[in-house]
Amino acid sequence: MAKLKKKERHEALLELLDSDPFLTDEELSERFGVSIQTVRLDRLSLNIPELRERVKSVATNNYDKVRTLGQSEIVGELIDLELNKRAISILQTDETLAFERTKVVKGHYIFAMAESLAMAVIDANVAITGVANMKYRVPVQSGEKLIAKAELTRVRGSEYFVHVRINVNSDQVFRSKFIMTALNVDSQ
Amino acid sequence: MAKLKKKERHEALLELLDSDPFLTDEELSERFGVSIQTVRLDRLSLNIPELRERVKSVATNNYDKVRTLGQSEIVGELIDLELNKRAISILQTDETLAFERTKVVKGHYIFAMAESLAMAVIDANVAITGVANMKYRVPVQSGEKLIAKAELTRVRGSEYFVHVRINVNSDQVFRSKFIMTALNVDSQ
DNA sequence: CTCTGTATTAGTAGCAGGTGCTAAAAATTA
DNA sequence: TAATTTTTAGCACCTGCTACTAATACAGAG
Repeated sequence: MAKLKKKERHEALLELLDSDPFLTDEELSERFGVSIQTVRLDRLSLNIPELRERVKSVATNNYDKVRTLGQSEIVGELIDLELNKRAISILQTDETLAFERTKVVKGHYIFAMAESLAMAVIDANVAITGVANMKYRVPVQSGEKLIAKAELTRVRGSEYFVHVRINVNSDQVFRSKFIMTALNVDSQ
Repeated sequence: MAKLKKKERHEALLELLDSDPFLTDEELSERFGVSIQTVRLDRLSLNIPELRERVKSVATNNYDKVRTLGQSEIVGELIDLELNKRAISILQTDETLAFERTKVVKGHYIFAMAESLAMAVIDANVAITGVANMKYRVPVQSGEKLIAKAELTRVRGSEYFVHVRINVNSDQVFRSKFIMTALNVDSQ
């Protein structure tokens, strides 16, 4: 690989660190065939923080994100709950939840919001989803605030029928019907 | 706060770092009213790595996770694709995808796998989900390997009908029907 | 070809947040 | 009181830097 000019190197540097923020100055200097000092000057002029700061920022950014869609049991913010009757949650969408090109929020985030709210409304230790039917009426754009309302409509034995509707402002963008099955606490 | 015994401090330390892994030894020593050395001995005996390693692990863990369920367009690994005909993907589940108590894999991961495969099979620049019907037949346990097969069954104008079935070994655990709508490239 | 300015490299001191070690002091228990 | 455990102290060293100074390479203008 021929040696890059400064400007090209700067662009390549930005790209490289975007795809892998965990590279030290030393590794970068080897990749570009320049000295460590050059890498540091480059970072300085491009306002790229040092490795540890980069790692930290990846960690803290995702820490928040994972708390909403990985570890927490509810996607969105639960703002009202009457067990075995109804529940309401809110989810502020942003570009991290959407497709890059279209800015349309990915369907599984909306599904996750609806499903987790359906679970929350059920007064049982553990519930699993049995059947779900849903219709996406309008694509949700990144930035729109989703309001989900769940309603328990029927109980048949250990089966719970829940309707979830999701609105943006007063427009319904999604509606769904779940049949959840309550499990015993120590199910295998 | 009365001074804690060693054992209590160990438990408190684990808890504290679990809720906030970004604390330095110095901050920890202040919180517990002991010396830095004590904190280090504690970490040593509890096999807790240093701050930087903790931050790094939070960063890399979430980096991967976000790549599977945030940024990438496909949940699971696409192993076969015949556009407008069929597609197959595989997803190795683990405890990060499951409820803590029951080890049952959360429904929206399965949904995400199915939906993204349904999208992949369609030969269009952009597709959005219109209607989805699904049935979870058997709860998926953490650790099981999911195999999803999508099949395009019908096209009506810009609407695509896709069936997705997900198996563990040869047992069907989930099946679904999607109606996706293809959009123009530069849809608003 | 020399001059000039930009780009690059070299080297030094210092910092944060540690590891790994030894040794002494304090607290606890027998 | 003696023995043992727990805690504290101090030192040398490490990585991946920052901030700074100084020297060198190179490319284009005149």
